[in-house]
Amino acid sequence: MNRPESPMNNLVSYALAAAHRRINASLNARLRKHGIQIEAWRLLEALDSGQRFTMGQLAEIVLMNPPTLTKLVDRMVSDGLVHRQVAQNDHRKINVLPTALGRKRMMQIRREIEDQDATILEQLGESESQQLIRLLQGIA
Amino acid sequence: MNRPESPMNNLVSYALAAAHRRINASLNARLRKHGIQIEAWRLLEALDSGQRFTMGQLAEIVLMNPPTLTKLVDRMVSDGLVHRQVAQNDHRKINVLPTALGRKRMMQIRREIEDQDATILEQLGESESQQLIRLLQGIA
DNA sequence: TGAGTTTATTTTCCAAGTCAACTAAATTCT
DNA sequence: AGAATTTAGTTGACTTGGAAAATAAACTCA
Repeated sequence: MNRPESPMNNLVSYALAAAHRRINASLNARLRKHGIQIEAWRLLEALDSGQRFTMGQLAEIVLMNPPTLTKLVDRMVSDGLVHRQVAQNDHRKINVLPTALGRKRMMQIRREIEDQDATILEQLGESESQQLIRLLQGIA
Repeated sequence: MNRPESPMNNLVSYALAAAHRRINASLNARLRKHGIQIEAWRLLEALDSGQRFTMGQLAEIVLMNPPTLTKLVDRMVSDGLVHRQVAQNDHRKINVLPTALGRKRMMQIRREIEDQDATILEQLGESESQQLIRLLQGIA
């Protein structure tokens, strides 16, 4: 099973895409049994702080474009995980709030994510993982 | 313009997704004017070595699932960038070969990609970029 | 040999993403 | 004030992506 050698292995952008693809695939596999998307989990996780977020802020946090987020929230509303609320001070803004079910679901899934991350952590080692995060944040 | 703080910033998976999103967006913007997808460029770049690759190998290299690659190659065939050829020894396998136009297009785009990568390189520094690539390859 | 299995790629059908246009509220400017 | 502009979010038409099933060639082995 020798992986085909490619001439792009020394591009940061390619290494990043490859790593992202791999961990996303395994994350997706884990979340499939919960019937939820990674982005939906990120959204619930963000809301868990109790802070109020607008659609725009959430789009940044969950790493989606606004139109895509609108559709995700639509789905989550019909699944009973969150609901929308027009912001009191600025009626253009919409706050998204978690339901009890949404919070419950988030707690279940959080374990899965932490497991996944623990796997990377032990594969890479504690300090190298920290290093990696630091470098990645230097890009983003 | 203070970015909203999220509770996921210490997850490798999140840092990776965020960094990937950012560099992909800027890469896409650059490639838009060439009217081509990142994956299409990767495919052309891989073929440039002169090596013969099957659909399966290419799927791995360009980081796509096989059904998605099939569709990409369909599009690239109708754009006159590549063509398919049944492998002589194993008739299940399909080799993808670049056309003259495909090679020409690849050369034009390569500059764009190298520019992009140079930007990251100077933002992060030479040795840290190397470090980053090494860590990312440790995951993928 | 030939039935059964594995491997490579494609097809189908559906879910999710994108771009550009749109609505509506807030802000700016004269 | 009120016309013009900016900002927030959504909609709609279209493209791309994904999982599972289908096709078809090669391999296995009794």
